[in-house]
Amino acid sequence: MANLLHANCLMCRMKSDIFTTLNDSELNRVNDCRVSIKYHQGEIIFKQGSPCHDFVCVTSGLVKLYLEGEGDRRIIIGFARPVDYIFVPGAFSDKRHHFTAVACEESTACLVEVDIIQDLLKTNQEFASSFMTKVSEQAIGLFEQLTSFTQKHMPGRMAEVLICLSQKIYQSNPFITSLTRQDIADMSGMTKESAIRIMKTFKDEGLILTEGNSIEILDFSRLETISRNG
Amino acid sequence: MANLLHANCLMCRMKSDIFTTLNDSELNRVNDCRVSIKYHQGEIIFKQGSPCHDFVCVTSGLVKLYLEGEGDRRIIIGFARPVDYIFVPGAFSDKRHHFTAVACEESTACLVEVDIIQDLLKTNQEFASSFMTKVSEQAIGLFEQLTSFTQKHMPGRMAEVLICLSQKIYQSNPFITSLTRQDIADMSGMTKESAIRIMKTFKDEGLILTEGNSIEILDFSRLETISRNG
DNA sequence: TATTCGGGGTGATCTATGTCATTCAAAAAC
DNA sequence: GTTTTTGAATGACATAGATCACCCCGAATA
Repeated sequence: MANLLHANCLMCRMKSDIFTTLNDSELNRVNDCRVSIKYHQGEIIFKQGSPCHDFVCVTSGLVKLYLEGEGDRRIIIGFARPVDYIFVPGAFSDKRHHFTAVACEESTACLVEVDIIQDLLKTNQEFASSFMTKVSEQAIGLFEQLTSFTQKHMPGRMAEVLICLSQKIYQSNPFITSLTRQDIADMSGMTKESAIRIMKTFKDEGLILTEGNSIEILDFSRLETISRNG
Repeated sequence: MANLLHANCLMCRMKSDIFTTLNDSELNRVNDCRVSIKYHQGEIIFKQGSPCHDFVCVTSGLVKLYLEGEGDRRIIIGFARPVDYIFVPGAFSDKRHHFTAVACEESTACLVEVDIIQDLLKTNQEFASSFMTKVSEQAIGLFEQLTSFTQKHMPGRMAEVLICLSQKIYQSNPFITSLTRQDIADMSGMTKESAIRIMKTFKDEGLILTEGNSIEILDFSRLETISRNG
């Protein structure tokens, strides 16, 4: 299943932003231990609790990142799209993954040994600096998710998720999604049944239009109001 | 109100772990722009949304860090105790504070310009590395809080908070706390009334003993079971 | 001394949301 | 071409937990 995407990192036009801070010799070091892997829909890239050996950079498709709680309940904390690398906090503390990454659709990713990346962080300040920014933004995102989940009601959370899908993840409206209703529920901290119900009320009120995997936002500003007022 | 604690950073036996990675000249640079401030109970050290100019290191007392949502609701995401520095993710992205820091009791803190710290991160790899570890651990803590808040019921969350207070924050049992019931509620994602109610049931069941600001855990293992089973 | 005020504590409601059970359609498997 | 599986959709019901309204008490304040 392993499948080379590009001859090497130097030529790669798919490389993540932070790699632009690396010089040729540094890129070659990365390239030497890089493998490109193709994942089918639903396949696990790494699993919460397992040791983290590799740094993952998504080059095609869509990958969901989620926390696994007791009894099958999941919380989606984010997605990785081309070209995002996945920041794994465990790499800097207990060498374990603290969330699971799964391909939502046919996806490819480059894997690089974490040791190499950590070496580069030590020698290349610019690289380290853009890394810190990424990490910080992830933390800020978690703050917002925590506030939203504990303080907003279901319609507010759902409105937020729909806006996020259209603006950030798919960057189009309408958008065709490979996410299930369960995934949307996991993004908004509710059960699948509740997610479907809220989406139906939104549909009945003319806020959105859904047809299978296609979702269109009809009244953006009203949806934003709902998202703000919880 | 400003009040010098120590002549300078070199002599300071109160300095945070990460500063042990700095040499004398680096410590002097930190010292040159360092101010030590004394805060009274309830005083704000920095406020969510405000620009972040300073790196804060708590040298005495207890500081709570919380997210402010709509309508007065708060979520305590952590505490800073001697000698902790407060990681401010905004320093690496939008230069804004994303949570508020308030002294729970009489506290002192050293403030250092963020620019100095960011310079040091660029020049001292060891310093940067221990910084990354700290950031990562904060992210992992947020994952746990998010899972707990969305998946556990009130008794589970309260049990968790009580154990955390005794083991991590005060490291004693019984412990005398300067936190109000509202603070405990903000830590466990519930209203003050609910927090009081749950604590009463714990008291009635012989799990804990409370008297004013003193809390004692009587049955640790049963509390842990409750915390694990939600 | 009288009074205000902040925090702790309690009970009576109300409701947002989870749970469970069931149907339906489409896709996949045999 | 049946049969099985999977996800979407919907209704009935139960309940965890918020909200509101109130009391009590000690400390600060007038």
